[in-house]
Amino acid sequence: MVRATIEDVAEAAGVSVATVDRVLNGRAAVRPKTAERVEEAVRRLNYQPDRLAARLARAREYRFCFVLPEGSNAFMNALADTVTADAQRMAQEKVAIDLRRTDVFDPQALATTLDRIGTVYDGVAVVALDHPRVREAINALTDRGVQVVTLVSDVPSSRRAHYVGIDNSAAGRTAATLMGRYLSGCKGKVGLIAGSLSLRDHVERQFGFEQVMAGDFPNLELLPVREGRDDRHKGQKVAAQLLADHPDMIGLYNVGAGSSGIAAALAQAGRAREVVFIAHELTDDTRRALIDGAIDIIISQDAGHEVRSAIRVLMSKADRAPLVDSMERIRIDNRAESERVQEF
Amino acid sequence: MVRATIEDVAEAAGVSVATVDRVLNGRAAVRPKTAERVEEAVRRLNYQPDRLAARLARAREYRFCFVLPEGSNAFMNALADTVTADAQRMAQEKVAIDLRRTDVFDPQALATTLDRIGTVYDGVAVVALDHPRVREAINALTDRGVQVVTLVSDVPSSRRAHYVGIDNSAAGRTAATLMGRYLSGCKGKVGLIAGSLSLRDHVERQFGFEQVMAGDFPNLELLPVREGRDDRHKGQKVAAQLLADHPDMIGLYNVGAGSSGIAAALAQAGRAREVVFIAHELTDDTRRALIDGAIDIIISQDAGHEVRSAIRVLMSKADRAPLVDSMERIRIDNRAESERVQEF
DNA sequence: GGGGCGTTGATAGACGCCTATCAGGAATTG
DNA sequence: CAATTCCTGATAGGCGTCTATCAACGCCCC
Repeated sequence: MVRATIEDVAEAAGVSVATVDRVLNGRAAVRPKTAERVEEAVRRLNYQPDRLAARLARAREYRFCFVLPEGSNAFMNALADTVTADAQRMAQEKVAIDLRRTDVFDPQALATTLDRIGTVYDGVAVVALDHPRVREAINALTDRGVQVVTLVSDVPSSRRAHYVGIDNSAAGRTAATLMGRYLSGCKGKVGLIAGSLSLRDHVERQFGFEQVMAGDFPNLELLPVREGRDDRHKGQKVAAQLLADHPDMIGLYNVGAGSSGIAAALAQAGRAREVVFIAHELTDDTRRALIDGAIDIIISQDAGHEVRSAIRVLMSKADRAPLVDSMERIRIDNRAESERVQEF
Repeated sequence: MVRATIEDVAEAAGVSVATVDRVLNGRAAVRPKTAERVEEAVRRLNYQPDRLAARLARAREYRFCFVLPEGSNAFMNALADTVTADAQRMAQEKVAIDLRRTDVFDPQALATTLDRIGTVYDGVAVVALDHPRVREAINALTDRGVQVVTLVSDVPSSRRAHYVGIDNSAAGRTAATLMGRYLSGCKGKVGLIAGSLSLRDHVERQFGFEQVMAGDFPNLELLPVREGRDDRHKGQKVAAQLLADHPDMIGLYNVGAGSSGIAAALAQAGRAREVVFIAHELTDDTRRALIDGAIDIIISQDAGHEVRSAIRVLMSKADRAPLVDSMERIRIDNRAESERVQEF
């Protein structure tokens, strides 16, 4: 069985191809009765426009923009690198991708960046802050017909078209389970460091972590969260303070970035081996700390998969084509310390 | 900068498009000197044929075949389901995918199936046994110009074009690390069950597991492997025997399938909570066992990702196009017991 | 110098869809 | 009923490539 073409549909509906095209692409007014006939034929023949031919015919380029946090966050830099690489690859398929970087912790700056993006783009992927001003900017873009995809960290209350990233509360729960099992039989305190509490991914991880810790591991006392601002130096300070305050701390979960600073603090205090440290995102720094034994487990997400998924989603949305959900689910990628041999 | 077309190349080389086409697609004899001029122009303009247009023009269908183990192995059934689903999706892009199932543990049967496939297919993806007869069949296919991709379990000594699947020794090492950490401070025996020792993935997992266990966890004594044939009933028997033989067994790693039978044996012996059980592949059965607490960790791979990766690889190979390695790396997907909430 | 071969050019048609234009018929308005 | 406006059909041309065919040219050989 060969697939139906637009001409088959026209014939089946008893209209011309021009009319079918008008109905399908909303190009001009068509009498409701005629439109209905066309749609019926489309359904009956299970017609789906050939996306390859469509993209060939539409001379137009897709224009997408990725908005990522600036700064030294290694994972974000990896994301940015992937965006650049994929931009090059996709350029050959008529997809132009720009990359902008902005201050993460400043909702105003992020919102302004989004506001300024205007309507030159067909779609925007953004690592967003969950803040009213940002939400509003996302909604404004959506209203202007720009597809918005949240990346890594979601803004669920906005009208973004899709979220591309891992299930962060699941990640938090995993962290807690592993922490609990690594420390089974021990009694002591577990520290928690987050980058910022207006980053949704951090909040969700924290939530999942606390949920399981409280429910399953009463032997471990969870300390209140401290903010590390996703920064290596700040993280080191916060961790050092935490270690000084709690000589009986035996576990530490860093929900955000800046883990290498924390690892340094652990080493400096001579407690790297003693404290089970679970961190996020596999980067050169964290990998080194994993091999050295300062980090025990890294819970990671694949930047490449995420960027490509975001691009696929944006393209589907721009084409108004349905997307295959199972294809766009981003998996959590855990690393324990044995995996030092695995290249990445 | 717009990308170069075949006409640009023709002009640059001072020849006609027909000649460029002849050079590019080896359609007819071209004088070496002319061919060189064309190739030079191609290089200079960085010309790459538009794959969309090419596929549109080439009326031909790609024909691929997936050869999977038959039987009740839930993961293999999930793979088969994904193949069927993706076959439907890809049919709309001129890719026809057939699915054949054959006895896994019989290298002769598998080899015969491969032999019979003939040249109707452009590519074959196979969950293969690492056996001389199978290797030979893979090489024969390759020699006939059929691209062969090994799926899930590799045959490294063959001339297959690519392997799609996780790094199984890394998976084994992860299993060992988690086992060791879950049992830190304990002394006792750890059992090991494999499906078959001619399945490369099982062997590699076992290897990685033993490597780390021996090196890092001298407190745990590793028992010799037993074969479970990837079958629930056989697995249950083997596990029951193992439990009976070793009352001091505190850990169990099942390298292959049939984990639900093993979980049942653990439950029946009343030692489900006591023995740390690490299994592979997230399926309905193993998920239930994870929730019940019989299984402590599931190390998994995403069947959907693997099938789609295999299809992409086969298409690239058929087009003689380069493939993006990082895109085709399959990640290990671990699940600890806390993740019961996460849908999959 | 006619026949054959090897090489190249020119060009038409297809793949399936999009875009645009023009003309004619239908429906609506005053 | 005439003048609009609204719908619809027909069709041409294009997107970049592939496939196929035919003609033309140079060259070599007998």
